[in-house]
Amino acid sequence: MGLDEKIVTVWPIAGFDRDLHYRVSKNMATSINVGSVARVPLGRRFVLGLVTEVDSEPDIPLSKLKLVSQSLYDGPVMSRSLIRLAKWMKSYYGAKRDSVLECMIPGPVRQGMSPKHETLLEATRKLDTDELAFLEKRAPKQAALYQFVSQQFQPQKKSDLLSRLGISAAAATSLIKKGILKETRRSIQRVAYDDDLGGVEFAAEKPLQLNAEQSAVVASIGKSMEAGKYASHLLKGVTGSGKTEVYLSAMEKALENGQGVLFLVPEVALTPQTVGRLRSRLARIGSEQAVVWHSHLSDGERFDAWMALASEKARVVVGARSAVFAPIPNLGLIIVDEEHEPAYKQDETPRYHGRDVAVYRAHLENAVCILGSATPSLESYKNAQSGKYILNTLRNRVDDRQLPVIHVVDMRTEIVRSRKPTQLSSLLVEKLQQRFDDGEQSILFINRRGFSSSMICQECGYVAECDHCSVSMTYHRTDETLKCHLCGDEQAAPLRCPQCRTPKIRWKGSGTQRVEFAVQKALPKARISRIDADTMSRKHLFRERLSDFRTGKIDVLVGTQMIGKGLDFPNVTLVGLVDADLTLHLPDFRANERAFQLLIQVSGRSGRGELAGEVIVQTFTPHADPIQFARHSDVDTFLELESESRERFAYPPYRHLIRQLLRGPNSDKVSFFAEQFARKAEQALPGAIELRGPTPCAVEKMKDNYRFQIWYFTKNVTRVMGELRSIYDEIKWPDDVISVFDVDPMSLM
DNA sequence: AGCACGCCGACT
DNA sequence: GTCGGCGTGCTC
Repeated sequence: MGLDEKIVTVWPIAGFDRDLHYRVSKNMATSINVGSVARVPLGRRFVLGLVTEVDSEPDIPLSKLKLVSQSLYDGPVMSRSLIRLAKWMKSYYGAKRDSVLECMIPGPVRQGMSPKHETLLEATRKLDTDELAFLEKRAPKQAALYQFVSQQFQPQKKSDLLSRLGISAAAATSLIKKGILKETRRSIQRVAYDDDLGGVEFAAEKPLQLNAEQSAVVASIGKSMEAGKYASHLLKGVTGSGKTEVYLSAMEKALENGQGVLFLVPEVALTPQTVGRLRSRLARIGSEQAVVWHSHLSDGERFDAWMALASEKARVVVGARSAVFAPIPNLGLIIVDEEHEPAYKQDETPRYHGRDVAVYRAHLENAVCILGSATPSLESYKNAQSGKYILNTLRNRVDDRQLPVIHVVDMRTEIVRSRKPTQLSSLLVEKLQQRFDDGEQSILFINRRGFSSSMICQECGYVAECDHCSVSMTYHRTDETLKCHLCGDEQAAPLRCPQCRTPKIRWKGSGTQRVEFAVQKALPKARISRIDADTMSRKHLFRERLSDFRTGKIDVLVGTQMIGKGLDFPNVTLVGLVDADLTLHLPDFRANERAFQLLIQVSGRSGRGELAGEVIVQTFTPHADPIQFARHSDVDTFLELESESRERFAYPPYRHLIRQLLRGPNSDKVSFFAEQFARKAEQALPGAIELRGPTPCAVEKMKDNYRFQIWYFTKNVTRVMGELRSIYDEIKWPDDVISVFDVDPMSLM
């Protein structure tokens, strides 16, 4: 081999965390570059890997290096900065290399566009008792595996089974050889749902004239873009203030500069809508291809979209969380719409936050990032205050739509007056009636179903009432208690009706069902429809209902928050929060904000622009801070209040939870090392971490292993993870104790 | 993740 | 003795 020979570093996609080095033959030298996907020999098989470096210095003798056997695809699949992003993800979120690659590169690309397969296991025949006993004696692991598989109704994923039962692949293999289990390969083909609601797209967007406020914001963002350096802008603008126009202007600018654009939205449901809105505008600039990216794409679509970007045929991506990793050439602008949405956080490892990754990616690419929201997350708000982000504010609504009138109804007096448990206040009923008479529509929001209800016996009608107040008590399912909202009295919930002894006292129906029933009773002629997790299980039904509502076939829509996801209902002039306490008592005010946004958005489109819509907030605690917020719908006040109370409790708006999981066969040994580690960490990082555990009760037995968890909370992951790793290296770990880190970004809790 | 190697207990 | 289960270690 000549000295000029190319040596590359490869990340194998094969389940272990190590750099491997390979030689590249002369005739392949041009096709193997940083970001290429290569097939390489590994042991006695071949695997695919990502080329992360060229001309690298291997740490083993050159003579041991093997040759790269094939280069897949014509060009690189990932850019240099995406690879840097991958390395950052790995260390920042403490994830394994494979899982980083898995979430960054779509399956079909990672696996060389062979259709995606998964291996399933199922039992082919039932073993009789003799055979089973024999197996249990001879091969307990196989017996356990068989037992589990035979109890399943459907074939199960092999890798899941083995890892969950803690059994090695050898057991499965021999059961297959014996003909007891069968292995099937199935290609996973996800169906992209065709969106017939796409017709709701806005008509061709004309280039609007920006108002003074918008122009100022556009200028501010434009200045950052011209600088050609990284900058993040927090765009805080009430709903209807024209954030989208600002985004579009910035996008046009980036495209004119020949740069690519990444547009993130929190929900899959929003992508078709957004794309529709963008397409017509983008058409003006040129034949820019906007690519849609979300988890409902089929493998083929996904592959095509990825390759179109990687080969620079497309430069704009609109998509959900995972679109942050799109291989956009020359990325100049990243927009994160509805920046505060929790949907940006992934709840599997790597538990990354799409918004954070977007900001970091912008930093790596020297791009500008815009975080937009009517109700920014506290952490972004703080970053804007401290100067880390540039704050741009849109205070005025584009048109002169009125803000809705917000009524707060005290349900305590309501109940005292009516002397029985009530779902709907008289004000709400009155307003509903009025809307129905005028041919307008109403929405009633219920908080998560089944959480709260009165205890009513379905047989004899007995209602659990408070001994002191003669008001019905509220059933709290979480701790199985009855609570009085008036005096705060609390008692254990009865299992049987105290009057007739039937167990049917437990309320079976969900909160939404009960409200639907109540509305039907109050407005017998109204057409009412319900949307909640039950109806949601059938996707088409859900879409149908929304579509019916939009076209006016339904008068009152009762549902959980899933109704409010950025959809437009032109004829809605009343929104009721039936039991606001459930969410308003949480520190997250956004659940209700969604209801307000929906109404604000909708009130001006009702054709009676002079009349603002109305919001009715029913509550048992009208004095609570969040209710006050609801009354004023004032985001700034709320953010200030929230900031203050967090400071009072020394509770940062944003921090990371680092989970350290220790595993080993010996309980004492595991807890000894856990404690040793935790002590050292606490000493090395005084004040930088908040340590939870180790406590003796934290040890749990899992199969033949003992597990021990240590939690560290920190504001500064990068530093803390670095320190923890060096502490990790200092400790002489016994072979049988394994320690794993997992980083979880946490915002509002 | 796979795959080989090697130890060890069980049984023709 | 030999066979199969199951733990261990390695892969440029």
